[in-house]
Amino acid sequence: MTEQIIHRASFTIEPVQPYDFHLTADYATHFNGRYLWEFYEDGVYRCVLNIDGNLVVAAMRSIGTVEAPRLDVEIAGPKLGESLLIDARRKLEWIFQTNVDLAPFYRMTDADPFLKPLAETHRGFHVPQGPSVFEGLVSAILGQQISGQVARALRTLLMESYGESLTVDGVTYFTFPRPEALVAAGVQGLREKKNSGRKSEYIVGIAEKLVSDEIDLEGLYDKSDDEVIETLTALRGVGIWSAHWLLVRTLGRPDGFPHGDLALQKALGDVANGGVRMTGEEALEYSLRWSPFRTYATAYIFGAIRSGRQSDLPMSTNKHEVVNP
DNA sequence: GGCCAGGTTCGCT
DNA sequence: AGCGAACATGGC
Repeated sequence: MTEQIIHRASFTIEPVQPYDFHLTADYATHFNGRYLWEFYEDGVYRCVLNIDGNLVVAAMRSIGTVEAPRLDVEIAGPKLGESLLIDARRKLEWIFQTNVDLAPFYRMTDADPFLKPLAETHRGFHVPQGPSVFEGLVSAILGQQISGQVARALRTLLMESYGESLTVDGVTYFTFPRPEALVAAGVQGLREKKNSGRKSEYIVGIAEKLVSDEIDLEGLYDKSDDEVIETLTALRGVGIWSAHWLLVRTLGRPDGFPHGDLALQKALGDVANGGVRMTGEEALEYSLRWSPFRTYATAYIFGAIRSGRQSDLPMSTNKHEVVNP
């Protein structure tokens, strides 16, 4: 591979306060699950962005506080222009949800004895988003039924095999494959990358519909939650769990709640049901008290579990080991 | 080695 | 409508 000349530029993002960059970046990368495209190290979050086919690497760090947040961003890539920088900024603001005002959520948690301590210890934590609907959808399909570790291995293989790459400062980043690349790979190609025949069909099928403009996934950003769910679940391979997953981690919706999610059922069981896993219906009924902020409520709970702060959860018995949150 | 893991579809009653 | 099987892989 030939070395490219890398240009650099920088700018500042001023999030709506309160904003906790560390908690948010940590949540995005907690399982290092997308290390080929992003990672968080020594307080610096780095990722590759595909801006209309131009690859750039962004490095972000906090230069402010939770109450007066400022983020320093450095962009590096072979081709930098003003409009590219504007798009990169917009993308990062979306991924990090820096324009989201959590005040309405905190008004709700103030009146909720269960969430109040969590909201205080995680003040400023936002729910990070994935870079594109296609990435989110394929990742959701990859994650169906199998453990997070296996899903990650499969996604890594997919990105290494069919993504585009950019090397900056000795680190090679891979983007998520474009639909065209997965169509070219075909069902057989994806099977060779350790995916089941069924999932390979789902993924290639969706990629084909995108390439032929039969569906417009990016248009989902402007649709209502219900329309999103209806549109997505009409696709073969996409059920209600995957659709909710996209609402939560790609479309930035405040009230997504994948009640069929096994880990979520376990987490709610641990913190609110004496350690006994809730059924999907139980979880859904229980979640209604948090509407219309169920995305945030569950992310705060997962965040507390992941960062080993179950003690923030008033109803936790601490007797039960939290299973792989 | 067997069972399970942050589901979905398909083919049966 | 509702139920069960099949699905591919990695970790324990």
